[in-house]
Amino acid sequence: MIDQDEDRADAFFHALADRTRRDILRRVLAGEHSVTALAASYDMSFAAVQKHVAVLERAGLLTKRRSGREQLASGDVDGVRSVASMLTELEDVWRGRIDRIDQLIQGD
Amino acid sequence: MIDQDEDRADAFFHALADRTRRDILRRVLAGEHSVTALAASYDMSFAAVQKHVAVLERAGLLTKRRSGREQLASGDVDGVRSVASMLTELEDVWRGRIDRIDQLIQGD
DNA sequence: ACAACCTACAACCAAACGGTTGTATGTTGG
DNA sequence: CCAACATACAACCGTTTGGTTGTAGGTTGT
Repeated sequence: MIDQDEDRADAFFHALADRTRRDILRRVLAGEHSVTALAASYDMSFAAVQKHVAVLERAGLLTKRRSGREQLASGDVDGVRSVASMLTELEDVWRGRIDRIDQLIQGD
Repeated sequence: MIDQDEDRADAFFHALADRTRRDILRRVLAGEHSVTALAASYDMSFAAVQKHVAVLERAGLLTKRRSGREQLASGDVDGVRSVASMLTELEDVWRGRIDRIDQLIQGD
């Protein structure tokens, strides 16, 4: 199933397409935070923030670990890197186009 | 207005969060294509593809130029790069965390 | 001139999204 | 033990998204 990758890309970019989720990701990349601690930072219900955390987790951009009654969220830098590499691949496609144009100019 | 940047990021990631749009972006990064030519590649109506192209254009990932009755779409690699640099900034946040942990281990 | 073509956009619809409140479950400290 | 806390999740609701069809305007070739 090749479009497994496309599913992953959908989840990645969708997760990043919301400013609250990007902000949460910044915080948990900087250090561990409980869901409650994160929720305190935003002007929305706990449940809303918890859902955002769940979206980031399903996308593979964040992991959680239990510590007593708290769930500590931590950013997954490998996830971020793999999104970045998708964009690099897009840039490579573009580079291929430039190479082709160069060949054309040089009359092949 | 600082959240102008956040608006841009919303548009970028949203535009990339759809596999048809990512595929269109790949094609137009590789070379110019008319909207009709793009539409022929997908199992959906012309109007649907035209809307996808419009989303990419609004996000600044694609530009169009008129050529006779055709509208030729071309990928904007600078747009792609600026998305990539947002992710690099996220990675920098993570690096800051690691630096802090290192300081902790070294006892100051 | 005009028929064929390329594009844009409005109106509509089902599904997904981002938020809410309410309920249930597990964990801790006194 | 039990009250307070931390989390998860279901049900609901208005808005946005991704698709459709239909209509209209600009461009081309004959």
